[in-house]
Amino acid sequence: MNNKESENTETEILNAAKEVFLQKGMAGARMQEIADKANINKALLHYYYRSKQLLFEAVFKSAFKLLAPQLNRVLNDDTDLFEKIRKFTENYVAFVIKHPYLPNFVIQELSKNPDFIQKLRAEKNFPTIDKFKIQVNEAIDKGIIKPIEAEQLFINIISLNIFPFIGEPLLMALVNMDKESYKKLLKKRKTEVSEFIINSIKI
Amino acid sequence: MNNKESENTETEILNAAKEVFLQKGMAGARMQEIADKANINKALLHYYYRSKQLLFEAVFKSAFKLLAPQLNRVLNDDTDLFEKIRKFTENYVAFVIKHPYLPNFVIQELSKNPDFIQKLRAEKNFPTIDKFKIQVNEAIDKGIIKPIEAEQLFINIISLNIFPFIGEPLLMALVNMDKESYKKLLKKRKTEVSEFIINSIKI
DNA sequence: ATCTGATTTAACTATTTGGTTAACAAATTT
DNA sequence: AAATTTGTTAACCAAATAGTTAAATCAGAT
Repeated sequence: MNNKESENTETEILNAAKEVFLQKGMAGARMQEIADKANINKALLHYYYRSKQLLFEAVFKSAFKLLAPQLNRVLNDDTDLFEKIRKFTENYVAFVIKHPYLPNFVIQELSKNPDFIQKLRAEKNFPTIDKFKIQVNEAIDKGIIKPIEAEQLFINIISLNIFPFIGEPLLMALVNMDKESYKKLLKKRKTEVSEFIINSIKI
Repeated sequence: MNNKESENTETEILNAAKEVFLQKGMAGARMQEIADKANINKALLHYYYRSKQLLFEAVFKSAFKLLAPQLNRVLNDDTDLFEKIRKFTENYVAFVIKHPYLPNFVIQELSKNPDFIQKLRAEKNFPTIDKFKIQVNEAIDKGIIKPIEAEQLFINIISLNIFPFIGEPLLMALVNMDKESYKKLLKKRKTEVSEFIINSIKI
């Protein structure tokens, strides 16, 4: 058996599955569509991944593996707090342009199946807030930033960065912009968001 | 035919449909489950609402009608900018506690079917940003707040308020909190978020 | 060359699911 | 009260869909 080819089929399936699951979610995805996209027979899906559920879990874990380093960039990185916020914000836009459906997919499926987070927690590199917490408290002690709970600050950073993408269709309509203008607005946020945050916390 | 009873059945169906659609989305919802929850025969669903699609649209519009006033509270209200941000933030938490799945549902279904927003736009009371824009620009001219695009500020306000609920399962795991602590954290945000925003923009 | 195990396919199955039908019941009109 | 309209149900149908089976093919080992 050609190992390269079989590996190819397996990743071919995973890629096709990613495409379909990320766009349509677990409930909306169809095994036939995944098979078609991978140019294989539907039975092969079940040969490599026993069931829709297992294929979904493989996709989900793989998606989270891409997202985790992004989150770690703000949580577990040693650079200066302000610089970190700037870099994270700048990078996040580029990341979402590359994987437009990914954050929405992860959040959506988690909110339909909250227990699933436990399976992710077990994986290594699951982001934790401990380091960030220390850094924020140090900055407060040094008088660099105003007092704020690290958790609240973290949630603010994440919210300001992720939501404009997840809420795109709604926000686009509310601010009354077409796709192109909205994309421009998002790009501006690369710098605007970090300044907004830093303005708020710096002394 | 008893008009009260038939009205009851119709709203009974709509309520059951809301429950199911909001939790499981269009793709995940089952007509049978809705019928069971409404204590009626599945055929009655089709008697009142011809198809799943039409029932879904009724639910979606009804959901948006609840959300729109919340958004209008920050967009089309005459009170002072800072006061408005404070009131909106405070009210929004209460609103989401009452309708936990609603914002997520609206955003999720819109991102799976972006064209749907057009149907909402036609409805009266669809929120628009015009008034808010004028107010922000006036505040900038008067030297009350730093220069910022009204659209960016609006997106920031909405993001900081909505995302912590939508991303709850993920955020809860990242900040390493149990449900109870996270709920407390969310309640604190009633005041924290508005201060965070105002801190950032005030001169 | 042939055997062996992995890969792939076509055809099939069982179940789920949205939707329909036809008959019955209850209310309203005449 | 007879006729008509509206509301409700049980039984059914057809399409969609996840999953299975059994046979065929392919690559490497013997």
